[in-house]
Formats: sequence, C-alpha cells, structure tokens
Amino acid sequence: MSSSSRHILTAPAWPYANGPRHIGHVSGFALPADMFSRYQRMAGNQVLMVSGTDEHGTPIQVQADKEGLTARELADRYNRVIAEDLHGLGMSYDLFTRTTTRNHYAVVQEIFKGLYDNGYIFPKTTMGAISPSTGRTLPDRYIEGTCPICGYDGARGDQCDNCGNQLDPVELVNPVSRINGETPKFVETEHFMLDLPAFTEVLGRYLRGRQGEWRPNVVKFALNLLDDMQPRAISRDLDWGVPIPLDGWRDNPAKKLYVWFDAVVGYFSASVEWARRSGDPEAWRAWWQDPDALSYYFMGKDNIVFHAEIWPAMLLGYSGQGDKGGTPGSLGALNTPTEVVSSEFLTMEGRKFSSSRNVVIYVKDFLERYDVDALRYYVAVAGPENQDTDFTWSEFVRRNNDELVAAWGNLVNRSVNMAAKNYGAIPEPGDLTDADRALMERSRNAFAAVGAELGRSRFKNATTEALDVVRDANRYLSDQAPWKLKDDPDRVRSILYTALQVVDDAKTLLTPFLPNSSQKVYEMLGGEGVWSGMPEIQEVSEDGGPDYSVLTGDYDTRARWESAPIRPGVPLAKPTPLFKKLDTSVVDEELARLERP
RNA sequence: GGGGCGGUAGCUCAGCUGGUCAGAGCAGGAGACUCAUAAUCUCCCGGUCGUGGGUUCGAGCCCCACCCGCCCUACCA
Repeated sequence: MSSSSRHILTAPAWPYANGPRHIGHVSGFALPADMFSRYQRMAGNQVLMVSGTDEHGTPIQVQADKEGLTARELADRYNRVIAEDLHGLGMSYDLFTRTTTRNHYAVVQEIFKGLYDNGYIFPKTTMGAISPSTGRTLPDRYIEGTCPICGYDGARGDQCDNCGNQLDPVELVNPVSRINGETPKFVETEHFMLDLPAFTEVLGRYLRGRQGEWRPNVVKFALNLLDDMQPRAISRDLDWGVPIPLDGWRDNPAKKLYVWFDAVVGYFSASVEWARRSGDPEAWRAWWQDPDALSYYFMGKDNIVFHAEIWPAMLLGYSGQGDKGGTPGSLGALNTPTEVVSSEFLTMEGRKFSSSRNVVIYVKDFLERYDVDALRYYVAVAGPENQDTDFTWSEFVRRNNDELVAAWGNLVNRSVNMAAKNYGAIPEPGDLTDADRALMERSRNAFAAVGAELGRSRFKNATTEALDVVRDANRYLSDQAPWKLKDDPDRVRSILYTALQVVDDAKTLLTPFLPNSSQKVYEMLGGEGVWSGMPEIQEVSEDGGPDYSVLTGDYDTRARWESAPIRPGVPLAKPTPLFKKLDTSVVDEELARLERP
C-alpha cells in the first residue's frame, strides 16, 4: 500500500525533568508516538524519532532549592530517571537527549537570532521583582501573598493555587519572598517578546489548510486562538536557562530565555544532534527541509497551543515566512508540522493523577510488577485517544487476562503447541480448503486496514482490528477441530499450517503495540535476530561539555508491514506462555497502594 | 466570562462527509468442545444514543437552548 519511502519525523513532547513519569504522562505522548513510529518503520519509511528532557525553568529551580541541589544536579537526576522510564517502555527513540546540551543552546540561539533578525522578536519593559537583600531577581514562583481575586493568602506570584487564576506578582497583596520572607521590590525589567500577532495571516492559511487532516479539535482550537493573538514573553528573570544571544544580554546572569521557548526548539536541536552523532552532520535536512518530508508531533491536550500555534510561528518566522516576511536564517527554511496529534488525559480510578496525594502509578513501579507489553496494550486499546479515559486496575487486569492471555496468547500457544507436539516443526500443508484460504486472506487483508488506522494514529481501531484477526483464528481452530482428525493427517497439517501462518501475520500486525511479545513469537516460529528493535542507554560526550546519557537504538530490523510466508520444516519447540495471567487479587493490592503516603 | 472536547447497552468504549447506525468487548444466562495459561467456540438477555426544541422524506450523526464532566484561557480588579 505505501508506495515510496518517505522521511518522517516523529516528535513526542519533551517530559519535564522534575520527577519520574507516571502512566498518565506516557499514555499521552510517548506510547502513541512509539506505536506510530514502529509502524512507519515497518512500512518502509525513514523515521527519525527525537525528544529529550526539558530541564530549564522556574519549577526546576524551585525544587532544586528545596532539595538543596543546584538546578543542574536536579536535572541530571531526573534526566536519568526519565530516560530509564522510557527505556523500560521500549520507546524507539533515535535520540532522546536533553535541553542542557551545548548543541541545544547553540541551536536555540540560532533560532532566536533568525527570528530577531527578521523582526519577530522585540524588547518590552515590564515590572519585575528583586530581592532587596541580595539584589537578585526573584522569580514569580518565589513570591507569595494574598490573591487579589479570591483573597487566598497562599497565592504564588504566577498563579493562585486556590482559584487557579494566573497572576502577575505585582498584583499580589502583601507579597513576600518564599526564600527569606522579605518583601520583594518591584523594578522595571526588560524582556523580549515573540510577536505572535505578526503570524496571524500565515498561521491562518496554514491551519485552514490542515482542516480535514488534523483531528478537528486541534484545528478548531488553534484557529480560535488566532482571533486574539498577543505578543508572548520569551525571556525570564532567572539564571537557569539558555542565554540570550545578543550583545549586552549574553552574559547577563539573571536573564535567560523562557523555558517554553527553548523546549519547543528541542525537536529541531535534537535532530541536529542526532545527525552529528550519525556521522553526517547535514543529515537532519532530509527531515526538516525536504518538502516531501512529514512530521508528526505527539502531546497531551494542554500542549496544543505550543505545537499548533507557537512552534509553527517560530518556524515560519525563522524561515522568513511570517506576515512581515524576512529571509531564512543561516540554516535555511524549516518545515512546519504535518500533523499535531493531541491526546486527551488519563485519569486514575476516577480521579486526576496526583503525586502528592499518591493517586498515581509510576512507570518504574508499574514495570517492576507487570509486563511492559501489557501496559502498551492497555494504552493502545483503552488510552485517552479522543476523550479523557479512566485507568482502573480491574480493567487493566481484565484486558490483560481476557485479551492478551486468553485471546492472543492462547492462540499462539494452542497453535504452536499442537504443531510442536505432532510434528516438531511447521508442517507441510496438504490441499487447502476454502476455509483455510479465507482465513489467510483475511489476515493478509488486515495489513491494509490496520496500517491505515495506525497511519492516522487511531490506535484503538488499529488494535481492535488486529484482535479481530486473532478472534477469527481462534474460531477457525474451534470449527476445524484438528484434534478430532487423527485419521486425516493431511487435513491436520493444513489446518495447523494455516493457523501458524495467521499467528505469524498477527504477530506482525501487533508489533507496533507489543514489540516484546512479537519478538518472542517471531523466534518461536524460527525467526532469527532482531525482529523489533529496542532502545539502549548510551553515555555520550560533547566537546566542551560534561558527559551525559542518551537513549538511542538500531531500529533497522527485519520487521516489515506485510504477510511473510512461514516455512514448513522450521523446527518448533513446546511454546512458553507469551503473557502472564494476573490474579484478580492484584486489583485490591494496587487499590490499597493508592492514597497511602 | 470566552473557547474547545465529551456525555451511546450494568461496565469500558466504536460509530467517517445524515438514510441496515443502533454496534464491539466485558459482565449476566444457556449450551458445545478439550489442542491450549479452566483458555476456546455458539446462542440469548440488554440501549427511546445527556435534556428540551428545530431543520429534513429521514438524525447519536446538522442547528438552537439547557444540564453534567474535563481541558485551555481571561477578567471584574
């Protein structure tokens, strides 16, 4: 079905390095992006999947202070934790890096300069707070006081936790520093603004051109924002961030680029870093400048504005294509997103995930107790694709037991077991009946159907259709009942051959969701080597900077999105179960863990 | 306050541009089988598609209002 090989950039959102990831996080960006990427690679496309940890900004600084660490130390810790979470999930990143690399700084500054030179960034004077005793800038979140809106007296400078409104610290009644209790002094401070109104026209054309392609809620949401575009601050009074690359600013220890600005550039900077590490520093251009290249961004719905509005604006501005024109920056014009795929939110047993209330299950803890494929499957078939969905332990156990173990695992087990026991090998079929041919044709045809759903990031539909093949195969075995045909060995061999061919097809269809168990089935049926590649953590170095670790891998594997004929004669051993059946008592155990400090 | 998404069988959810669209899985009931991790297969039960209007020959699917849940965002100050 897919005609020619294309370059496809997969851009999963950058997790913020302030703590471990829970399954709500990864259900929104990481797992969908990985399933999409694995499918696209199998379909023969050249996928580049890049991301990393987002490590700058006030929340990191605040938390670091609280723990007596530097921001860098805190970021180092959670970069490692998150990389291990994603590694455990089998996320097939070509590069998972971080925003504290020298490469990232340089690329961010290049994008800034391109925008600046084209007139899309301008300075503006606003009011900001400093600490009278130290003379240092006091970031918004370090200030608390009485909320001017609801009267709550624990409001922070940037937001009131009681009424949820965003605030300007200048508005707070009786503001005090959270560091030492002193009263901050408000002084004039200069910041840079991104001129978003200067992209209204071009973004409007861009977004209207995406109608019918993107999920409608994303386009609608973004188009609606165009009605009231405001310049957005891109610098911050904080020393933890990327320096502003202009004379007089570059060395200012207290003014850095606002974290969101550097974070969205990460998709691009990581591509550049990947190219350099691959040995061809220009290789990124195939994904960012070829007009036929495609790019897919995966994130939670709270991030639509950055990916459907601000990042396209930055790319257009850098490329000299905003409403005020300009010329492309020194790297040349860059592609805007082909599609912004936004997920809704996962809830936990009917409630919002909450680390502080312990309404949460972290990736690490999950993977210590359960198989990664069980989680991947759950997110694929029951994740927050079109609407908020609830994760419940009972549903997780049920899906695992009824669908993975009883339907798919059992099909593999009964088919391989019968063949192994009777022949010790994939049998040579006799004459095939209509029923045999119909089932094999049915699973062959599923590649187009499931592939079409995967290409549109419709994972629920894709999983369901793949499972339908499994159910049909189980039905076929029950109908044909080879165990009753001891006196017709030809027929038995044909039946088992047919079943094994469909098992082989189904394992291919399920590979994007269940790469680990598909690898097992692949080996069970005589496959050798890596069927579906897994990421690895590598220590890397960078000229002039500290060493750090990245996630990368070789995903140029044997997996192809097509039915591959099985080979009679290949030896078969008695199969071992693909999945572990879970006792229903785990539901109570896990529920008891929730809300226990 | 503004914008967006969702509200479909007991449960979790599919239903594209309006006309076999009233579905799937699970749960519940009955039966078949024994190759398989007591798994599998068959049949049955089950919904006035949030509420109230409207458009249409015909509406979960379009329009209006309202109710509920969630997301983003603003302001009176």
